[in-house]
Amino acid sequence: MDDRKLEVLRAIVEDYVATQEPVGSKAVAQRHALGVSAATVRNDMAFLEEAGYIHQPHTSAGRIPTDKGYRLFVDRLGKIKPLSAAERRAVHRFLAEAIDLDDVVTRTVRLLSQLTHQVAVVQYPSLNRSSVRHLELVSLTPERVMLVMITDTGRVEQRQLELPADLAEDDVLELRRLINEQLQGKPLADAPRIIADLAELARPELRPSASALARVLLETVVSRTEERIAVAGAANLTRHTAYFAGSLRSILEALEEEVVLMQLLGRADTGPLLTVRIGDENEIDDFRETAVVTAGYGPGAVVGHMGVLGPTRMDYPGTIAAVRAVARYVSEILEQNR
Amino acid sequence: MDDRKLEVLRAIVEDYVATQEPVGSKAVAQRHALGVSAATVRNDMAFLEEAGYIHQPHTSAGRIPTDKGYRLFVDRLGKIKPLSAAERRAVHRFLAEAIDLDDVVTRTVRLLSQLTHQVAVVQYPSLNRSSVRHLELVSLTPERVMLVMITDTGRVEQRQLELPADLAEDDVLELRRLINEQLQGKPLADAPRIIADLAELARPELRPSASALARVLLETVVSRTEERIAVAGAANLTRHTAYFAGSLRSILEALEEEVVLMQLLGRADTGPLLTVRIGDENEIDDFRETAVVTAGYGPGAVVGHMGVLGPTRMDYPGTIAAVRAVARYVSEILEQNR
DNA sequence: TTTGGCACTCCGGCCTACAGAGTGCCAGTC
DNA sequence: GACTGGCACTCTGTAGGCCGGAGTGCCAAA
Repeated sequence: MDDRKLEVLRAIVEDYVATQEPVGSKAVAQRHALGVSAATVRNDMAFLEEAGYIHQPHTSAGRIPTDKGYRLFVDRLGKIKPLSAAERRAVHRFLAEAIDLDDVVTRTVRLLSQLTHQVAVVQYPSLNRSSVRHLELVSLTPERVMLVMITDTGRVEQRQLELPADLAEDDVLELRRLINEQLQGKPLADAPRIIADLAELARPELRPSASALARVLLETVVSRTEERIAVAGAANLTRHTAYFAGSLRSILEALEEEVVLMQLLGRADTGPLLTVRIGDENEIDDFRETAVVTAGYGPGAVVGHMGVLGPTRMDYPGTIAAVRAVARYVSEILEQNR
Repeated sequence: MDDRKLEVLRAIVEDYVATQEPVGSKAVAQRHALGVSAATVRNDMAFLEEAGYIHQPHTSAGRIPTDKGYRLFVDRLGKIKPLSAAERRAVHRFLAEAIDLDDVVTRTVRLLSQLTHQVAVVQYPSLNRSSVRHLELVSLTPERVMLVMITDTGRVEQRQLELPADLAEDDVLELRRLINEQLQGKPLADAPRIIADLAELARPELRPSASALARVLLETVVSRTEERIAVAGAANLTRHTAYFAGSLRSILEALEEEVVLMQLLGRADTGPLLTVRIGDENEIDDFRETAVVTAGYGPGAVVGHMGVLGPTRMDYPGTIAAVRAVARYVSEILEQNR
């Protein structure tokens, strides 16, 4: 496949993304200075179609890139389109104003959707990949305590529990010391193992309370593993009404289902690298016409993923640049707050 | 206006809601046993149209209720349609399984959208109307602490702050005691006043730290007053595509804006009563074709609102019953956890 | 290998015709 | 006086038919 054919493909992708209409040979020959006539472009198009990169909705229409065509474009043709200095400053400032983790996530997801004009999705730092910074026990009444867990990413989980026996203030402090000694700094992935042995380490009188505590702790760590996800910019779906018309409903539904979103965001532990999944590559029926751009983020290690989804005919260079930039800034911020 | 005319209006509303198509005199005469002919119904319709309760999209079409027509229907004609025993049991069970406040809200909003097949909106218990159950200080490092505030509705807010001076463990405990003494049990509405005087009550050495703490506390109480709101069932908007076609976009946008949602949910402190706002009554342009059914909820006093929104042509009796039932159950649950 | 030319195909917009639904009104009936 | 059957009228939505335009594929020539 020679260079000019690639140029023709790029021209088709760019024009199609810009106009949303099939692009013909004449348009390509004119607007992109390829130095050849429309007839030549037609020959190249015939080749590209034969090879599966573009396709013709009907006999007398222009061409549209296929998933395979977009894939080639993303892999080999997309010139990176970095954010403008102003945009970068705005991102930085907006994120720096966040007052806690929730706020970071909320701001991130809004930012992404505004920068890209697409639907943005951000996974809260996963408990699985975080570790315990601190555990706190607060007695509310003699037989009732609140357990607060803070992770190194700033995520806070709290649960209340009834204790089997009334506890004195000192007992609470002792339990607090115990669980912190055992769990502080440990990755949550290791927590279940540690928690299992927790009760035995307590004084005999405290054992019943300690195991009640252990049970709740385990629930918090395990059953709460369901990931939290923030979504913004759903309204942007209506921009591309022509393409989503049929699936708008099911996409909106999917956006409220954590399972589906997690699958989109990064089932495989892809690391901090940026991933683009186009159309059928998403293996989910309702997303056959959808492209997803995701990146991992986190302080050092990846603790979660964020991304953007939109029609396959999206501005890949711009979207990729935005997702990458935001993921980096968020990682930096988490690093600072560590 | 005689009874039969009201019956005709009811028939029009019910049929229109069911079929989404303008309803003609013949259909009314046949399906609803009014004991009169279509011609008579036509006369009544002419009257109802004259009076502004129904309207005709074009000369040779059936009639459609106006906002005023729906209003009359809701106020005087809607027979209450209570949830089935099975539904009530399901609601109860589903909500009873909630493990904390966040979970209650999440489950509530899902429940509402599923019961009504509309978009559901639930406001988290408002900080303004809650009171302080407990304040906790957790030292993370010598110069850094985490402040956790728990309200009587179970809402938990947490913030981290840097202290102007290193604090010993005892100092932290003293500050903790101080803020709890002052604030425990107090309504958050009174908090700013109390917080203002907080620093002066501390030992002189602790004053700088106490005022740093007071500042953050104030921020948490005041600036965090922005309400949190959960939304579910946006996909249901696409059911009514015909009517929302134009405004779908702006409604989706509105659903991500707290300000607009709060306005819809209950600007006036309507108390626990159920409110229905139809079309123009919402005073927001994009909601000209939208009806909103809301109710307050809370343990005893109202701490927040929940509701459902959909096209004005919605099943009012069913929706009203669902919103009322769910609001009651949620209030009960908050009461129990108090 | 590229190009200009040409015949061909197909879509989309536009118009017309027509069936169907619903009305308003009127004259007649109870 | 209220109700009813009948009828003429109006308007929509759809189906069919008819271009114009855009774009192609192919061929012969440069």
